[in-house]
Amino acid sequence: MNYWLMKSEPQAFSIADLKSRPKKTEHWDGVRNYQARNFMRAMKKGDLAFFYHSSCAVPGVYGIIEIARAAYPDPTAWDPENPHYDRKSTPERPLWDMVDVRFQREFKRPVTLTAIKMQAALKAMRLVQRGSRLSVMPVTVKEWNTILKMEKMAASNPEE
DNA sequence: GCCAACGTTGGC
DNA sequence: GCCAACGTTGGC
Repeated sequence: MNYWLMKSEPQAFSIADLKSRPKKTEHWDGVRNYQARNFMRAMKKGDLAFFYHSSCAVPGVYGIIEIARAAYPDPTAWDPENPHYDRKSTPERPLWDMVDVRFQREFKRPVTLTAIKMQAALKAMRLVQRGSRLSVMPVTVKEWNTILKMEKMAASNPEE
């Protein structure tokens, strides 16, 4: 099993949105970056991913989702009405893929980007590398467990 | 709203 | 194939 991190702008699609979907499942469409697409192609059903909220007041990891279906063609790429339309992709020759993700759980408190940056054990995490803008990226087992520990600490910390 | 970093496009 | 221009991402 592999671990991942997937970014979304919460105003467009948040973890609460995913939770409220039928079967708590949704397509992760709209990825238009080759590296991110290739990571999605490496995903297997049952893999877990952090749901990361970006471009918002408090960027960070807000919960955990599960890969419910491995990569398959993203039809929004050949819909001219879609903001992520790409004329290079056709139903005959799909260029972009998506996966299906299922809500697993939401953190009581997010593990914020600020906290991640302060955590020495996460110095090498792809997310915090200079200029890293990938919306889909792998997470090592160590990084995964470190963030889960941080989540527990944040949840038991009565700061407010 | 600003800006740095990055990916893509297109002229040559 | 180079590279400048442009668009996008995403933190601040």
